[in-house]
Amino acid sequence: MYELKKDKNKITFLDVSDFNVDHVFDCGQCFRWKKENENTYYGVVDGNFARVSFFEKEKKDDDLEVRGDLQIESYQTDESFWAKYFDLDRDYGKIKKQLAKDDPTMAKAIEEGWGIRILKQDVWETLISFIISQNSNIPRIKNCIETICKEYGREIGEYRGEKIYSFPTLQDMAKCKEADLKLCRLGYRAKYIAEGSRQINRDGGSILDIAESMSDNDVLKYLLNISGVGPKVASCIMLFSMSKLNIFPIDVWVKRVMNRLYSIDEDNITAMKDYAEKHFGKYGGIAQQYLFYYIRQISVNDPELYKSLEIDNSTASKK
DNA sequence: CGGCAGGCGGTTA
DNA sequence: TAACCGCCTGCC
Repeated sequence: MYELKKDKNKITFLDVSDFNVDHVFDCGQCFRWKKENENTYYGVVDGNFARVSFFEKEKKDDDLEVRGDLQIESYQTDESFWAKYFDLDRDYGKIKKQLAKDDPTMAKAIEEGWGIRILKQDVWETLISFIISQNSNIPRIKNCIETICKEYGREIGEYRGEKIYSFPTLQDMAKCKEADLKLCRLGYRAKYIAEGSRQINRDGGSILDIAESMSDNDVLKYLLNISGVGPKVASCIMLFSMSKLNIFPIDVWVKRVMNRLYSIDEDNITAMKDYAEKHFGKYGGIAQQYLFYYIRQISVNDPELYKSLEIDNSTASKK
C-alpha cells in the first residue's frame, strides 16, 4: 500500500495521500503534539519520542490528490507501529468520496480538513485526557496533561533543552490522591481521575486491552461507569483509541454544526445521533472530525460567516 | 476584568 | 427522564 524508506532512527512512508500534519494534530483528537515548524510536529506515542514531518510533493497535471512523504524520526522504527497509529492502511480518499456524495456541507468540510486521519491512541491516555478536557479549553487541557506527565510519567529524553516525559501508567496514577492531582491544576476533575484510576486498577486494567474487541454497547456501559466519564467523553475514547470509527461524539461544536448547517435542534442529541447513523454510517467518527474541524476553522478564520450562521431552533426538526 | 470553555454528577419534579 | 445547577481554573 505504501513504499518505505528506512534509515537509522528514521522511517519514511512515501507517497502518502489524504494526510496533513495540521489537520491530523489539530482536529481535536490529541493533545500532546507540539508544532515545531510548518512541516513538523514532535510528541510522544506509547513512550516513544517522535518527530513527525510531512513533505508535500510536486503535483502532476494528472494527479489531483495531494501526496507526500511522511517522515518519522524516532527510536521506534517499526513501520507497522506507525502505520497503525496514523491509520495509514485505510483508504480515506474512498471514505471522503462516500461522505461527500449528496452532502454539499460535508464536501466543504472535507475541502477544509482533507488531511485528517483518526489516530489510534493509547486507551488509557485517551481516557484520562478526555476526562480532563471536559468543560475546559485546549491550552489548559494541554497544560494539565503535560503537568501530570511531568509529575507521574517517566523521563524518556530531552529535545532541544526540553525534557520529554511519557504518559503515566495506570498503576502510577492509581496511587495518586485527589489532593496530589489538584496540584496539577486539574480542578474538580482531580477527584474523577483519582477515583477513576483506582476503579480501573481494581479491575486489573484488562478492559484497556480488550475493549477494542468488545461490542460498542458493552464498552460504553463500562466506560459510563467510570467516575468522570459521561456520553461525550466515552465516545471520544471509543473513537480515538479503539478504532470504533462509527462513533459520533457530540460536543458543543458538533451541536453547533448540526444546528447551523444541518438544521437540527441544538439540544436534540438523539436527533443528531440518528442523523449521523443514517447518513454517515460506519464512518460517523471520521465525518465528525471533518465537521468539527470545519466549524472551528470558520469560527477562527471567518467570524462574520460564523456569526451569520445564527442558531435557529424555530425551523429545526424536532425529531 | 468577567464570562465562559471540547461535560459530568447530583438533585429535583 | 428531562431539566437545572454547581464546579476548578485560566483563557479570551
